Amino acid sequence: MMQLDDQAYARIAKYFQLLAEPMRLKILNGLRDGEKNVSELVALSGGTQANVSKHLTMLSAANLIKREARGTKAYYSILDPQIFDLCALVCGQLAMQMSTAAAANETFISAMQSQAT
Amino acid sequence: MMQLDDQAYARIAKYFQLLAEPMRLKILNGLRDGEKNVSELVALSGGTQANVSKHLTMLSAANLIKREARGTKAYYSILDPQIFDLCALVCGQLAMQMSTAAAANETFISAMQSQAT
DNA sequence: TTTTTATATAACTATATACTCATGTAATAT
DNA sequence: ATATTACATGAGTATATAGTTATATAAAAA
Repeated sequence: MMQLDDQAYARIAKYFQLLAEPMRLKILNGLRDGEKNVSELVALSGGTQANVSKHLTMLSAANLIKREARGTKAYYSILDPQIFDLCALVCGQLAMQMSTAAAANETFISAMQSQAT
Repeated sequence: MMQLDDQAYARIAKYFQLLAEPMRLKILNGLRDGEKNVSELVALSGGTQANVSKHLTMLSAANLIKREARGTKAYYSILDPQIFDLCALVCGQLAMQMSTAAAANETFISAMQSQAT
């Protein structure tokens, strides 16, 4: 088992924390196919301008995305596409959990039906 | 770009949230090489019994780990080893960021030195 | 049965953080 | 110069959550 010091755990936790927010995941997913400016992300996410802007500032400060100002607009883009690998892993895991649950549910339903008169 | 509904984002965020806590990461890492009981995890993590127990209950409720009571002890073990893939990805990413920062720092230092009289 | 050991949990506190509203700032347009 | 557009940010609020302390529960030992 790898030994990590407390600071390492704190860093890793902070990173996961960034991904532990629905609006931020939505924004990151919105940037999947290329850069977008704030207005576009606001429209896409359904959030308020202030809130989206804050999340973008957070993600940018953590170097998950980068900011490029052009004119009055600010374009954001993904810096580390591996984020999507993380999300894919989680999605896969959740899908498996759900299908397991679904299977269990079907078993349950079958059992109930076989008991029905 | 894959379209996800709000519930999907919420689920994924919840999953990441579980990994967004240093003590829980420590506990999970402690379980990497096999099951451990609560006392062992308390000793290993340096946390209090109550706190470790709470985190274990959380992780267990989310099906990241499973609980098996034997005698007066409760043994916990990893249900989904893919968690470690997630952590490895994040560790890799952070390591890269740090080495980039280190490189930038060295560049900075060199620049400073070359300016020094 | 009583005590001890191992774990879980309830009540509480402190802190972090997501959100809103209002305002600041900076580039462009008129 | 002034107005407009696009974005960032400060203040304030509400909620979530990590942690502590004290207590409950349940199995094993005495």
